[in-house]
Amino acid sequence: MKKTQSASIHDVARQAGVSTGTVSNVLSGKRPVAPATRARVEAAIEALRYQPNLLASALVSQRSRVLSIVVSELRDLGYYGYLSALEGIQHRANELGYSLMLHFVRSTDPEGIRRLLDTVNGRKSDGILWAIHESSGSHRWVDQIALSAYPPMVFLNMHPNPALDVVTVNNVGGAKLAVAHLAAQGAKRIGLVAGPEGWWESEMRRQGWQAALLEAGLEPAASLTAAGDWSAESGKIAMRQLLANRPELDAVFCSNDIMALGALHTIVSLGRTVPHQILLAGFDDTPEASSFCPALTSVRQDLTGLGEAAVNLLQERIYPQDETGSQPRQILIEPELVIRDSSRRG
Amino acid sequence: MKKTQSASIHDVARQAGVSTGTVSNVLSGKRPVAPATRARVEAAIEALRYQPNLLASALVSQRSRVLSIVVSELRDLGYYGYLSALEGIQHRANELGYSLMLHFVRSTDPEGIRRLLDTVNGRKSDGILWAIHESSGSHRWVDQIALSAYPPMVFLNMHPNPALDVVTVNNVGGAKLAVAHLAAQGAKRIGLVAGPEGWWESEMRRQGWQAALLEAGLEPAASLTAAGDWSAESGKIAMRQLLANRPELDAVFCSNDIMALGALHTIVSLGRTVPHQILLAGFDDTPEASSFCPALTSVRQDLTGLGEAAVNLLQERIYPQDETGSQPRQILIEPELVIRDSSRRG
DNA sequence: TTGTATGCGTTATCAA
DNA sequence: TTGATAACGCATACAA
Repeated sequence: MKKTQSASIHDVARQAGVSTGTVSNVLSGKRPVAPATRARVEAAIEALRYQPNLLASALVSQRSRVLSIVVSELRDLGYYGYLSALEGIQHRANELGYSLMLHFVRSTDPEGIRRLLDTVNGRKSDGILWAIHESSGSHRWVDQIALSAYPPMVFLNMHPNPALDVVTVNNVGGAKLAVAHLAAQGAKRIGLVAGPEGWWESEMRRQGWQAALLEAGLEPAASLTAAGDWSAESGKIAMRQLLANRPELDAVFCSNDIMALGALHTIVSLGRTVPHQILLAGFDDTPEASSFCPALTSVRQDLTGLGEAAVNLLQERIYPQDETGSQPRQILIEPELVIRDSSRRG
Repeated sequence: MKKTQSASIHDVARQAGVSTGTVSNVLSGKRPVAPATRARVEAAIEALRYQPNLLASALVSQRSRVLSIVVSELRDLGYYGYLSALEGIQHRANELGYSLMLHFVRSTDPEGIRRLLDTVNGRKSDGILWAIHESSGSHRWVDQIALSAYPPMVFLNMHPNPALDVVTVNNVGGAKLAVAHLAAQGAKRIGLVAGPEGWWESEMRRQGWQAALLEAGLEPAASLTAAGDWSAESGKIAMRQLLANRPELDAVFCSNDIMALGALHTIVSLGRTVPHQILLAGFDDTPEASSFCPALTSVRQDLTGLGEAAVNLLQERIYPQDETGSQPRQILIEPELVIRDSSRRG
């Protein structure tokens, strides 16, 4: 008594008058099949609209052809360009014949992580892409959980860790690029609208700001900085605070474009102008940056490339080619500066 | 000879000195188990860190506890608030114990769709959430493909179709709300920056604009409209065109916030001011809208709620409660207007 | 309350 | 080149 709707490999075999093994061979191409029988089998497949059950296939072959992407809140995707990374992941995964599962982390304590990893494991993903921003303690579990019990894992945009496979943007370098440019335009008091405290990306971009100031012979005073939470609203507030502390500010680097939008709002509403009185630069180079008033100078990161690189690395872990290549790898993506009106002295 | 790393139900059974059936009963709770044996089994599960293989479970139970989300390009997610819908989907799906798969459509011709549906089907998803914007021909396949051959399907944000399960925002109503508000502020020449031609959402918002104009006794002339492609850059261009055609414009409704940002850019760069000379309103109420200069009046849609409603409906299709409820349902989400400075006459 | 046996739809091993 | 047959890990009807 059959319960399933769709045709199984048995149905095809019966219809074609061959064994299931032969049908399997026709589909996989792993073993030779006589042209005549192949034709019969293909006709049967067509006639029955047969679609292999990938679950059963995965069960026996121990390969699900599924990759799991682990993210935290979805808002992250929208805000920080994880979406572009996802685009790269999707593209490359599709080329390699993988489907994608999406998993959401609620708590980053080891117990929560373990629960998540267990469900991912239960689904038998072939590999895991860890696409969660690193903030205080969020990645501490990697030292406490035996990763070997789970499928291969590649981490996106976290602090390079020699024990892990990591694909990351050079955030320090990117921020330095932007701030050095502001200094080169003649700015002497360059403020920083930082991201939230504890976030790795915030910290790196702050370091880039600091390094660029020092190299330009300027002092990275704490009063030149204010932190937001990546949102436009927080950018408004941070900028207000900055201008209250240091009214003589002549340039500001914002740790992302969205906060730069808020900062712009505050600057204008306080009667100042960009770029004539204050130069402005952001980070991310979102598609909208060129439509800000004025168009925003920003740091572009090739996140699509980052996503693709992550999948490539994962693929190498799933199907190791070579004993020598088995060392964890840290891949660094170099960002570039896109200069627009917001940082060009009239 | 075992190949798998992780413990199977057999290992647990052996360790606890019971049969696999009993272990299964402990986990599912479908049949009574003596407290003593239950304790032994649970100890064994704990000791072996046993995690059920959901693939095998799905294979035999014909239920994978997986929902598939079908989207087109990822950019869509970022632009049109699909991300918020995804948030709702994710939340509700998680509550119901589903994992999520993400599938990407490349071509919307029937053959491409069929290929996609076949892989979704091969993965044995329990249900499908069709989250692709409706544009010219993109949904034509629903009449040509037998949906009954696939798992239950719920469509997000498409034209209500009495034969399908659809969850949709009232786009006409939302646009009407915004434009009626502009008219109530005294605007007499209200322009429209429309979305790309052929898109259902563009068309609905245009209809809302038109209806509101007529109700206000104004004429919805074609020269009052220009179309963009949802991007900020296209908003800039459309606005330029609009002001060239009709320099006397005193208000503009943009079909999304991103284009409104571009429109704002053009208006300001041409030396006009918002709201004093031109009133402006958008659609989507993105988080950034309140940080535009000036803050943007916009139409808010409860997309999270939309996502949750979609999952609820899907769940009902997967586990039908009642014969009577089996008619296709069209759920309409009502948007609301958020009034900010861009539409308030000083 | 528990154990045994069968099947879910594949792939893979071994003979033929 | 092909056909039986045995897993894969689990759920369930049936027997005990």
